Parts: sequence; structure tokens; C-alpha cells
Amino acid sequence: MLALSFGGDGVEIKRSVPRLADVARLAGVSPITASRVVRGEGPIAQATRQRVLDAVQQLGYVPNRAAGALASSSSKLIGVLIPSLTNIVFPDVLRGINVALAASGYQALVGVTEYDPRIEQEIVASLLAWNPEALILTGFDHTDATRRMLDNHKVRIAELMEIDETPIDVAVGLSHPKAGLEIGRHLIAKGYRKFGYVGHDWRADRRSRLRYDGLRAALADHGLGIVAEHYSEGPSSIQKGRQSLASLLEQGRELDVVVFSNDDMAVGGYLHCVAAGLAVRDDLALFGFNGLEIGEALPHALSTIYSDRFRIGKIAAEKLLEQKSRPAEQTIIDIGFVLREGQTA
Amino acid sequence: MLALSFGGDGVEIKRSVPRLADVARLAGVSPITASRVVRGEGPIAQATRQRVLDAVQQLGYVPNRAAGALASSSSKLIGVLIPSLTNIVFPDVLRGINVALAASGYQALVGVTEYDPRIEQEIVASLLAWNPEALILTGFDHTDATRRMLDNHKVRIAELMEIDETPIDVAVGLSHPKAGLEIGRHLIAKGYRKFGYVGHDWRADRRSRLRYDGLRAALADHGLGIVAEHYSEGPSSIQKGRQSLASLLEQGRELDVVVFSNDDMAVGGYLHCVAAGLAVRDDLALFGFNGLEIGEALPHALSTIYSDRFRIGKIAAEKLLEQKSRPAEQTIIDIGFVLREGQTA
DNA sequence: CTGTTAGCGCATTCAT
DNA sequence: ATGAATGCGCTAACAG
Repeated sequence: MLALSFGGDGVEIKRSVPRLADVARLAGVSPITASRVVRGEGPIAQATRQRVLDAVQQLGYVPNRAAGALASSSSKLIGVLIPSLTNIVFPDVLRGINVALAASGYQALVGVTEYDPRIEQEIVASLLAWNPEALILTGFDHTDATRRMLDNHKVRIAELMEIDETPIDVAVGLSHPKAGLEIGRHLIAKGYRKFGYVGHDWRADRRSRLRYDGLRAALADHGLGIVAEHYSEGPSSIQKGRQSLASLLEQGRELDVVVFSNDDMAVGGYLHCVAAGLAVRDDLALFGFNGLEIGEALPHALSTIYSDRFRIGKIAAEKLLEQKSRPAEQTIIDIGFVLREGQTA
Repeated sequence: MLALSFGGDGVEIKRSVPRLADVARLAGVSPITASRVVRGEGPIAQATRQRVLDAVQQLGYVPNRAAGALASSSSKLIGVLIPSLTNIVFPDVLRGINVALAASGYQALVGVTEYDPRIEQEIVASLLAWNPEALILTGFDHTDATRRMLDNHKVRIAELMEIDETPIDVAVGLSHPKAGLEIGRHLIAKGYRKFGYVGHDWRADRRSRLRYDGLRAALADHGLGIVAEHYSEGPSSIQKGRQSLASLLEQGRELDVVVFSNDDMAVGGYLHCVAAGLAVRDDLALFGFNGLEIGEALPHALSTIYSDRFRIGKIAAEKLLEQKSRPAEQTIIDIGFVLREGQTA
């Protein structure tokens, strides 16, 4: 506990947290000089700088960012909204954002929307209250009220994961319809004809629906369709993939390949095959999406599409940092995807 | 874009972001009354409240929290430091924290330390700058400078995951040495005698070392020891578990059970067994730690210890919210663990 | 139930 | 290279 004296009338006031003025007094300079040293701004004599730095050290001074943000109306804060923490994809995005921000002293303020635009709206409101310099959203699905708020404030906006609609400012991601199309073409080229599909809740994950649509388009081009489908409620998981494939197969339709809404589900499907004694690829081929590590590590590497979530986050954050204000026109950054042929399809 | 007029000299100044004074003017009340309505504080006449709320709506007013925090010196911010986003355990903790905070309008400010106390120190400094009301740290391993900073500020502190040292204020977690001990006792009771161990970097994960120590203690009680060990660099992963078990077995020591530093590694080990044609449990038993979903979904459910990360985060956040200031004495909250006997050991 | 006064801690804009 | 004056937008502590 520090004890700093104030006032010339002999009264001693104890404050536990020193402020810039205390640093300045101890260093024998004005507050603004101390401020400049702390922020590494403007030309400062070497000797002065050192005295201020010593004072900072001695007092354990930590600047008050709320005051700084208010005075400078710049917060060095970036708001981030992700739909979920359960799906490892989004922590990956966060990692990318964090890496990009860490170097430049920015801080991420994170909110989780649970895939609900109304929750997104509430979080946008509460994040905007901190005057972030930019906002990173997931996808294009926002309420009108959200769009109005974003318009009122001058924050730069990035929308992540998708690129198939017109972004507010900048979109960073990949084309999910195209990914679905690629999956279909690949599997058709491989000779598969009897397609099954295992999905999770579309309300919870619009992008998996886009891939599904792309897949169907590819099949339609060859006069094919999806023979049997099964959907589970709520977020994707390995267990649900496993159970869903079991349910799908119980429908009794003859299938030679099953496409899954993502790798979690597909890994579950793989594990069902192992447990049920089905020869993966020969009896039944499997295809996922995301390129998770677990898929690679399976005894038969999962055939899937790899998307670089880390890079999506990193590039989005970098892009936002290099802009000084809202751009005049929209930018779309397609980070692409890679079809990884494993041993399951 | 809003257009508000200011000044009586006929000059029109356009501001894009309305402030409390604008709301007050439009509602025909004083700023402080508007402030009270917005914050839901104090007794306000129903009619007044409604007029203010309408003005807020009409202007799209969003309060400036930096100003609010400065004026009230309370931020409704909780700083959170986690070691990693790669390990799913920590997003789980974050979920718990988020759930607890969401209800009460608090916001989490998250930093990632990469298991490095010096990085933790830097992040603590930059988080303290925002005057958080509490800080959630992971583990007990902090630098002296970090401890000094925490002492200077009056923030409440929670330390998560471990409970085997004296916390600063409150610790929420489980006893890792005890978990290791339980693993050892269970396996010995099951008749296993020839123990192998597969671990990842201890510098990166002190808690896995504590479990290892507990395991060895249990073995020592029965005159046993660990026959062969293998460690990989860096964070744990399925791939590393798979490769590490392969390397361990190449050492040629006869083993009947292998304990892994966590489930990621153990799942990798399982997949190696499948690929190598080893009968899990009969040829080689496997044991993990964490209770991840993937372990349950394997054809042979992984034997492991389940820890409720979500609950750790939730309880810690709740505890911090219910405290108004730093408590006089330390509290340890043991959320315990459950040994889940699967089919691998 | 509502308003007045004052100031939170810092950074901007000009001076010197 | 350094400093003085001023205000960022809001809320605490009183009054009425």
C-alpha cells in the first residue's frame, strides 16, 4: 500500500493507486511530460525520460485507460463477437486476432452470441459503449438495429468466415457454397453416386447450410441428389455425429458416401463405422469440413476441406489495424480452402 | 447519421454520436435524470422514465462507458487470463465465466499468457489499466512484479484450476496431486503393474506435473515405479500423443498400462493402438485426464478423470461478483473430480 | 422525485 | 523540449 501526501495544510490522504500527477511530481516534471514518456510520444530529453520511468517504476504506476480513452477518444480496443466457444473453430479465430493485436498494444473485448442475432445486437450495444476502434463480427446475419448502431458509430467493421454477401466494410473468409460444390465434384470424380448427408442445426450454423446447398448443386449437375439425410438438434459434436450416422443408416437406404456438416460430426461418423465394423471408404466413404487435427490423427485420415481459421482472425485484425477510418468501399478477402484427400473418401 | 444542432449563434455542428446531454435535452430533463434512467437507478417518475427511454431510442444513444467508469470508478469489467486457447479446457472455462457474467451486465477482458508468467505480468498491467473490478488468473505461478501490482490495486482475485497452494484471495479448482494419486490407486487396484507415462512439456503445463507426482506417489506406496516415459515438446495434441506412444513402445520395455498427461495425448495413444493393431486394455491399457467428449466417443470409451472446467469458470465468476471488496481471508473451493472408468483401463 | 455543482485522470492544443 | 489551460462524457454527493 502506497502512502502519498497531498495538500499543503498538513492533511495526509492515503491513496492506494498512484496517478500520472504523482509520477510527475516525483519526477519533477509536469503531468503532460510524464504522459508523453509513458506513451512513448513526442521528443523527450533522455534524462527526463529516465527520471519519469524511474518514478513509474517506484510507484508501480499503471495508467488509467478509461481516463485516457475519454480524453483522447481512442480506446485501443477491438470488439470481437463470435458465435460460440464450444466449436474449436472460434477459439482458433480468436488466437489469430490475439496474435495480430498483441504486437500493437490493442486489446480484444470478446462477446459470445450463441448464433443468435438478437444476442449479437445486445453485445454490440454493450461493446460500442467502450468506444472500440473496430468491431469483428461473424457472418452477415445481423438485425436491422445492429446495422443502425454500426452506422451511427464510426467503428470499422470486419465480418468473418463468409464472403458470399456484400460486407459492411470488409469480409474475411471463404466461400462456403464453393466449398460444398468442391466436395460434390470431388466425390463424384471419385465415383461415388449414392449420397447421404448428416447435419446439425442450421439455425445454429448458417454456413453449413451454404455448403449443403453447394453440394446439392454439384450433384444436380450430374443428375444426382442426396438419398438420405439426418439432422441433430443444437451444436455439432462428435457424439451427435456418431449417433446421427447410426440413425441415417437405420433408414435402410443404400449409400456409398456420407457428407457431414463438419469434422466433429464426421469424426463421430468414423467412430460409428469402427464400432459397427464397417470398412471406411470401401463399405462407406466419409467426408467432413474444417480440417481439424483429430481428423488427421484417425487411423484413416479424414477426407475434408481445410480452412485456416487462425489466418482469418489474424488477417481481419491486421486489416482493421491498418485502416484509420471506415473505408469508402467494401473489400472481400478470400482466404480460400484446401480439399484434403485423406483415406475416408 | 444524426444531425444535432448546437450553440445559439446559428452555427450547426454535426456529431455522429449522441451523448447523454442530447438525450436529456430531447427528453426535457437534466443529464443526471437521464443518467439515472439509463442505469435503472433511483426513484424516477414513470412518465419521465418513458420520455427519456423514447429519447434514447430515437437518438440511438449508447452510453460512453469510459466516461462512466472514470466518473464512478467502477468499470463492470472482469479481467481474465488464461494460458492458452489451443487447449479446449480454457475455452470451457471462459464459457463458464461468460455465463456467470452475462446475467449481471459484466464484461470479460481476456488475455492469453501462453503459460508464461512474464507475459502474464504484461497482460495484468494492461488489464489493470482498465480498472477491472476483479481479475481471474490461472494457477499460482505469478512473478513478484505481478503480485505487487495486484497488491497495489484493490481488485479481487481468483486463481483457477489448482487448489494446492495458498491463494491470493480465492482459488477454484481441484487437487491435481490427488487426481494423480487416484489414477495410480485405480490402476493398481485393476491389477496393472508395469506403468508407462506419456507427457507433454511441463514448462507449459505445471499441473500435469502435479498429477505425475501424485501418480508416482501412489505407485511408490506399492513399491512400484514408472518403467518408461516419453515427453514431447510444446503443447499437448492428439498427434503428439500418437507419436509419443509409438516412441515409448519402441523403447522395448514391457508395459501393461500407459498414463497420459491428458486426454488429447491419450486419444492419440488410442489411435496409435488401433493403427498398430494393439488390443486396447488387453495388450495395453490407457488412462487420460480431463474427460473430453472425444474420449467418450471412442469405440472404447477412454478411462479418464473428468474435471468440470465450465463450473470452475462459472463458480469463480459468481464468487467474485458476490464479493464487494477483497476478502480478509483466503478461500479454497474444491470442485473435485470424477474418475470415469471407461473401457481402456 | 429531480436538479446543481464539481471532478474523475488524462490528452489535446496551443504556447513558450 | 516542456508546460498551462481546457474539456472528454459521465456520475457522486449533496440540495431542494
